[in-house]
Amino acid sequence: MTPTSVPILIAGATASGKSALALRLAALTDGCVINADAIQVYDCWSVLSARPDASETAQAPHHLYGHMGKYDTYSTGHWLREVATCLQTAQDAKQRPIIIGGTGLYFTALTQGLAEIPPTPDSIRAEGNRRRIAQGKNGFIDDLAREDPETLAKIDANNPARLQRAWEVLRATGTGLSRWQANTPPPLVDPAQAVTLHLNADRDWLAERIERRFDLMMDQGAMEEVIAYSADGWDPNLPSAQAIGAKELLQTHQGQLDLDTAITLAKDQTRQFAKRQRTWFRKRMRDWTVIDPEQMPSDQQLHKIASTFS
RNA sequence: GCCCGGGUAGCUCAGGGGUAGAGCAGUGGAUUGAAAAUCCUCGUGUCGGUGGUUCAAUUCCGCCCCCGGGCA
Repeated sequence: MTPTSVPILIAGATASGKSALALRLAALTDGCVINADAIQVYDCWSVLSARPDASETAQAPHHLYGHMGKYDTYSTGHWLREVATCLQTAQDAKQRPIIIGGTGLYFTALTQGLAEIPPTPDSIRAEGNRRRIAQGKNGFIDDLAREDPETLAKIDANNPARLQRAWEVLRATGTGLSRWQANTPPPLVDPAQAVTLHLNADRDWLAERIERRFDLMMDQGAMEEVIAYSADGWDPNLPSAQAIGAKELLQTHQGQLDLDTAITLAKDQTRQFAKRQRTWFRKRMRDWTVIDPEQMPSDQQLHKIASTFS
């Protein structure tokens, strides 16, 4: 493996300063930036997802940003397949791949592998949604207890999302989720053969940044973005509709919620999201090199970090 | 000045003679294809102050302070 092909992975909570770090590393290593954030893939969310803007994307090649439409359903598997292509593209162009984002599941899939399960057809997803709404958890539990107790025993029976996923896999493939997962292929990126960085921000420092950043988003037209997004309707089930703040700002636009409350709710949710991210990274990325965003490394230090394996 | 209603966890409030409990916030955690999703755990705080009644007061009574609302 040549040094330029050793990927750099940067995991960090929202608003921790990842993008700036990625750009510096890209400049230092002649790299390209690959997105590992589930919401930044959507073209409709430029402001609200804090996606790199034109001046930033001009500084280095960027991949997997804003390339999905409002109605597209994206997934971890989808992302992983796209990353494989990006890594190849980077290698061909002799660019250092810098994979950066806040979606813990994506990084885990990348570095620990993901079972190769066929995508869930839309019809089955729709049936799953209907079943969840009509019968709640029990609709799934009953079927799984009968047809796939092995998986049921392994998942959180309190969690409708987990139950629905297991149910859908069984319906779509005829094989239980746990069977598929037992057959997980090796990861696309071996973390021992990559530079793995964890941008770990202090809680209060980050909370303040989240606060300021959401105010900035409002100045930059977050409300207009939400209005444009919902012009042809609002479907809360769409993955693109999960962007934090979208629902609240839409309610304000519709006169159902005052603006201050909407902004406060969005900030609260962002902070809660950051907490979940912190938990994921803290627990699952123990071996990664921790960087404190309040004490960003110098270019010299970054250069050194980029040229070592973690 | 008088009358009424309040002052209990960071916030909103419930309760009630044997030192108290919910929601939200916060915390810790789970999470192999919707993951910015979804789910689980964790509740001691001068019960506004002060005097009294009582074996025992945050709970009852008096006075005082503060916040609403009303009448002057």
